[in-house]
Amino acid sequence: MGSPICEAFGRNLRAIRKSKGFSQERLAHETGIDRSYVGKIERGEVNITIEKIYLLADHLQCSPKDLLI
Amino acid sequence: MGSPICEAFGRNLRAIRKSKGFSQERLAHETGIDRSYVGKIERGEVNITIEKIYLLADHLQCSPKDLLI
DNA sequence: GAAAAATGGGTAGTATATGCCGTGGCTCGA
DNA sequence: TCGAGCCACGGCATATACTACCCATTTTTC
Repeated sequence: MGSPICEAFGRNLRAIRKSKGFSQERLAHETGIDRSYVGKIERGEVNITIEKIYLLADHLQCSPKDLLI
Repeated sequence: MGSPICEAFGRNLRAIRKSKGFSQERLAHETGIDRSYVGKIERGEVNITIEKIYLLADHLQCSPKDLLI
């Protein structure tokens, strides 16, 4: 389910991921999330759960708060 | 699906809700979330989605970041 | 300008988030 | 005692988050 909130989260995630020099594939592999699902998250196509937010933040070495708006 | 993350979120939500003088039922009614589901969130029994986080924060007049750890 | 890397985007199945109904246990004031 | 407000907790139905694949397209690199 897409929404402006999910899209904003996705843009944020993508920006932080790139700033850390990660590819979607590497982030996916390290978090154990499927690569195409990471893509869907970044495009704001899915309504991610809080545990995924923490999981992504953890591997991006940032605070979960940084991924929110 | 419970987890330490969900439990921490729930404790945080409950503290903020109470500090604003809201009952679970009132928060549930205003957000459109089911009252029993609000209880489950606060008890950390469910893995909430990002849209619900924003919805709750919105009606509690706080930042979504405030609900995270 | 071709190979490789990165991403977009689809699909089928499974797990689970969410909604809706209820029961019961408190506390407090009428 | 009785009702009202507040909450814990459970069962079930449905919507949807998530997984695990797949192939096509873009972007990067040489």
